[in-house]
Amino acid sequence: MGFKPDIVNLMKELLHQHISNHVTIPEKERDRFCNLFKHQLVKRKSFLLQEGETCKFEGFVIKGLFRVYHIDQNGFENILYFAIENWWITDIDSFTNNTPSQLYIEALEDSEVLLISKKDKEFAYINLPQIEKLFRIMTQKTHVALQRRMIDNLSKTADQRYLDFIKKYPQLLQRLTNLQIAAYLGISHEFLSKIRKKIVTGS
Amino acid sequence: MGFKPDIVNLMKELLHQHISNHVTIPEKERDRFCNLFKHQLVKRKSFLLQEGETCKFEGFVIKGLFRVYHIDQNGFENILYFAIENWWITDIDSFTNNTPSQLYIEALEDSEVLLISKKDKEFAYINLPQIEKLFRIMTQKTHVALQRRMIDNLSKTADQRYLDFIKKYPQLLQRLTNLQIAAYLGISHEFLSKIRKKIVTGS
DNA sequence: CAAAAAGATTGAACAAGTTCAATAAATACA
DNA sequence: TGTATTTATTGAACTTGTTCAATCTTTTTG
Repeated sequence: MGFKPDIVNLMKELLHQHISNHVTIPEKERDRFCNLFKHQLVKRKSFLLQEGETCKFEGFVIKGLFRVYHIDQNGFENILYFAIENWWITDIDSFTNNTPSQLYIEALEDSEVLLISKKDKEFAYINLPQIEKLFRIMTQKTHVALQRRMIDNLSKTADQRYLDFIKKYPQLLQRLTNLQIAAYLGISHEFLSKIRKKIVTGS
Repeated sequence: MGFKPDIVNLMKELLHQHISNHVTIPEKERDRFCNLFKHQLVKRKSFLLQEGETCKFEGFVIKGLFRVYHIDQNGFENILYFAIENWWITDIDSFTNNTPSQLYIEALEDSEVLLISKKDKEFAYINLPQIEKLFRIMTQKTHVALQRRMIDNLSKTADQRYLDFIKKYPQLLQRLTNLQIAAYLGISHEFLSKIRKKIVTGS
């Protein structure tokens, strides 16, 4: 593997911290796991994954912002989630089932990720017992988040979902365009514009 | 604990089989895990969980059919998922975070479940290493299913979602009313009725 | 088996959200 | 810095889906 520049080790600190926040793990095991990751720069508007490819990685965002989206039959973009610093990105469907992805993963800002391959992740599951627990917990968390969103999408109007969004992710709001927010909320950007007007003018 | 009737052991066979289908596990470890479950009959129209309660169990359906749903501000029921034989039921949000549930879990038929308490599940995570893996895999699977449904709900019309549903769950269809299917698809039952008419009469 | 309750269908009026087109504002980038 | 591109706003016409009310059918249960 050769030398690792200090800057990369510094970035892995973020991952160290993240892991220790979720599981109790011997330092050595944690370091072995972290060393399975490769650092990668991802320029704004470039893709980590595109539809039709099989997702071969799981990524941990060190810096920047990604969107994970799907393009439907009408050419409409639907955003499944955004990922910022300290979040994981992958298409879990494609990654676990080795099937072509329906999704695009695109950097919305110049970004940096740590990537682990499927083979190395499987190595970790077999040899590093706490990693199984880490991903059981992380998958639970993302599942809970998606379940909450599903309930909201089934039971709330677009107005309410937008108000919830700006309340829940105020910092993210400033890094996104209204087109992206609309694609996340599942409405047209024109309609979002009208919702915003209604809110400002006070209904 | 006393004697276990043969009938209960027979039911645990279903759980045995389910576990072995997902992980490689020593027989002894699997049996220790299965013995943590209690068998329970659940009559049609009765509840395993109601809104406001904290979900203290995870359940494996042996027989029957459940719906997991949420009642919104307008008193509308939104069904998150159905669970039949060999499926797990819980409110993972309430169960993992020890928070009051937003959900109801109701038997739609006279049903039977095997239930494990939170304490016993934690015991299993600590003492039975393959159980961590089992639930990592199961949570991944349910997450993938929910992700697919989220994409469909964002990108497809109600007509398409209904056609997908009857194609994907033909056997479930016969055990559900159209009210329940509508509550799963996120539409009114009147509108579902109109969709069905349109399909029969051929647009 | 009969009565009651729940489920299904239909139509008319309405509300939520889309589409298209035009214009203005902000941002990217050569 | 200026030009091209992307983003945001607005209105009018349209589509999708809701609501309410009435009627009919099926299922449940005493």
